[in-house]
Amino acid sequence: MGIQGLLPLLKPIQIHRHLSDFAGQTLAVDAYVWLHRGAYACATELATGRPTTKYVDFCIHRVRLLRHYNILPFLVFDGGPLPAKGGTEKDREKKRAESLDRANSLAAQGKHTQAREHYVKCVDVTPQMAFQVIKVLKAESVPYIVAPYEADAQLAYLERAGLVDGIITEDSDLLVFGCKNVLFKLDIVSATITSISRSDFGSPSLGEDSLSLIGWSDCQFRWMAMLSGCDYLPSIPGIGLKTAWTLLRKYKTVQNVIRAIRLEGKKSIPHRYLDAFKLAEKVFLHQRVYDPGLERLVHLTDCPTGEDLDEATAAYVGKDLDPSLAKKIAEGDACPISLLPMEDINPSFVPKSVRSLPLRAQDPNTPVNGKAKGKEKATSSGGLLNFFTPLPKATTSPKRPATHPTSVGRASGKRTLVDVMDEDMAVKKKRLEELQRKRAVALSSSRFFGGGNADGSPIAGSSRLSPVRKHSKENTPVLEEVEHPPEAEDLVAQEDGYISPSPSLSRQLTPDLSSPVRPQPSKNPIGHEDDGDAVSSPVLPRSHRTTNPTYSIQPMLPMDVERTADGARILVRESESPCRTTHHAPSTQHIFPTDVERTADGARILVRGSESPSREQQMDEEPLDGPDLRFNFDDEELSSEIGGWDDDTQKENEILEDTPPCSFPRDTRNEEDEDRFLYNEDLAEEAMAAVRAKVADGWRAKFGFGADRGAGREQPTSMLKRRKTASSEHLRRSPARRIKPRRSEPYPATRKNVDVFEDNTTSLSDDLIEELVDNTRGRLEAFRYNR
DNA sequence: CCGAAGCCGTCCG
DNA sequence: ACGGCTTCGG
Ligand SMILES: [Mn+2]
Repeated sequence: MGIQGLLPLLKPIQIHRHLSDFAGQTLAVDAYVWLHRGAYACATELATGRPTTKYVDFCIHRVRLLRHYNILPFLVFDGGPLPAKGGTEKDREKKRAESLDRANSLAAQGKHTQAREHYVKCVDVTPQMAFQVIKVLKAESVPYIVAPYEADAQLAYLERAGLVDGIITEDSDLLVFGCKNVLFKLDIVSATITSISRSDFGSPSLGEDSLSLIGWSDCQFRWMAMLSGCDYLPSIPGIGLKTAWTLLRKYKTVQNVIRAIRLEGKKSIPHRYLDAFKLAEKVFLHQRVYDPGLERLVHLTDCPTGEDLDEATAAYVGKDLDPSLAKKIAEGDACPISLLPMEDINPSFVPKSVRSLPLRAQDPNTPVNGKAKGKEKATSSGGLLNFFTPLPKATTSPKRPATHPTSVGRASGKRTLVDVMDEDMAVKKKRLEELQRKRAVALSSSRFFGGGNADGSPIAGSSRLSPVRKHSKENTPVLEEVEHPPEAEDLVAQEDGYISPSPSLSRQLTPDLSSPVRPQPSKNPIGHEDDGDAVSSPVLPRSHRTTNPTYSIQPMLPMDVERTADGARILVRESESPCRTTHHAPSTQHIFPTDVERTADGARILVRGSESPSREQQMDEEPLDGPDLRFNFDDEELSSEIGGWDDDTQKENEILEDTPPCSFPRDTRNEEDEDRFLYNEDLAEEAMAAVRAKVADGWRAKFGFGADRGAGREQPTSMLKRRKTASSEHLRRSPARRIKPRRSEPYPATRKNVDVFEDNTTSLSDDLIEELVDNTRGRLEAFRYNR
């Protein structure tokens, strides 16, 4: 469920994009929605226990559509129940049973249509159903993970770890979990999706004075969302997003907001709300997730003081599981609910890949028929690496003829992306290997491998072991009360804290970082993190970058390993922002403005790096990624207010103190610096002004106030001329066709257009998809703009 | 203006 | 189940 009203609120920064814009990327998929909708298609069968694989087809279909666009899907399934979620399970079970009875009796009377209405109400997506899909994913070498608990946290973790470039979901919670690139509303007919990027949160289009998130840290954003009501918390009647925004802006901390509401006396706040809030926040921050490299569970964000969670809290964010069990669950071999071996509810369904995946299919070195895959699996030690292995391709030849399999390419011209994809996969594979290596080290406690770049570090597994994290103020979770909050800067803001995902993971590609993480200490007094990137990182699809030859290797190179005093932890961080790595030389530590601009679409100009006179330079150059929105344009009012975000919190609790909320591989040293900075009250005003100006320019460029946006990609809806933009986009893609959107015109899924699995399940053929794509491309116009 | 409650469609052919 | 959309009440 997510946060009520959050998506509508963020409409101004939604960007409608065509799937081809994501070519070359790996996108994590919140598979729950697909399973649920797929189950809708066969509710009767499921409810009555008749075997069916329609829901599998539904999912696979989408998997193939993504693959058609050279997107590698990485499916993530929900796992076990989290105590944090209301224990409404029983109620639900009851309702389902009632619906079933009703449905059955209607069916007995021959009223099948009516019966279906009720069958639909008892559909429940189970891990065993997910397993049916997993069987196909394995056969087609599509990566997946069954989350130990909520898919949300697992998805966030994968993105932070740099294993995926974005997340496809319908759940607005992902934004609260701190994800950077979230994609909603996949429309398979028009092959489009709605993108919301954390980096756009600083856009002025959200409301110049009304709901602006400029300067808001992830932490503040999370508080706003939580105050308005979330799954893990009883809500305060009468407080929605807008009110939460207003109150938070005024009172800065959750406890102050609560106090104010109480004083006002109009609304009733649940008892112990603040405690509940703190606990709920921990679920967003520290929920347990599976680390595919370490092959065990870790917290989404390390807990501040190492293992500070008391038993109750630990259970609240998901109990730890034995690594061997965790691995079985993650790979689908054990049921995340019963913890017993996975039961195959439909053993006769044995998917075989009729044809190999597009990406690998034509590779000369790869056998075209799925057989090879089976082998691969058998031999490999299991695990996700298999999925990233595909490229037997000869070295990295950049220009591989795109021989794509079947139809994929014909006419479309996109094939050259195959190379990219391969490279991208190679990068991810490397990343995973790196993780696994670390794991090996950790396990053996050996000290490492050293060499190469990755350098070895003694890894030890997790950073979580390290006792102290510095900094962090950021995310600090919630707050204890402090009487007089210091106004000045906020530490908090800084970041949001996330710490590096797992200690061991490096997130390389993740772009972002917005803010918080930038390697450099940002100096923003205001501190916020996230936004910082807003402008700067306009999310470029990796694909666009891929063509750059340097790309493949780069990502892995620049990593700084840091060791804590106890030597146990390593933080790996990249020197540059992942996003643009491609453009820079690997070793480059500083990013300059010039780079930014060369995105494939040329349209965007990112201001990143612009040298802002001030701050950055002063600091020593740490290059900022982009215009740092933290200083935004704006409103002093806002700035000042926000600037004061709770510092209080931190000081009180040690735990809080260490919580580092930063998401990226953060360098501890930098963190310290950052802190110092934050404390430093003097920000050069001028510097701020200069930065603001830059940011403004950046936005102008990005949203095209007046400028020519060139190839214009879709613009955030609220920006002017959205409609026009859409039109031009449409024209650009398919000048000749202008098809009115007609939802009711499904593509012809005739038998002959469908692939038939050996077990008779079907799937759309690539040819059909191709056709479908061509026929629907013109429908971009159909996007429903909010109007 | 804001939030809450209620209704609708979801898939498929 | 869940978001989107509409309507209703403060
Ligand atoms: Mn959720």
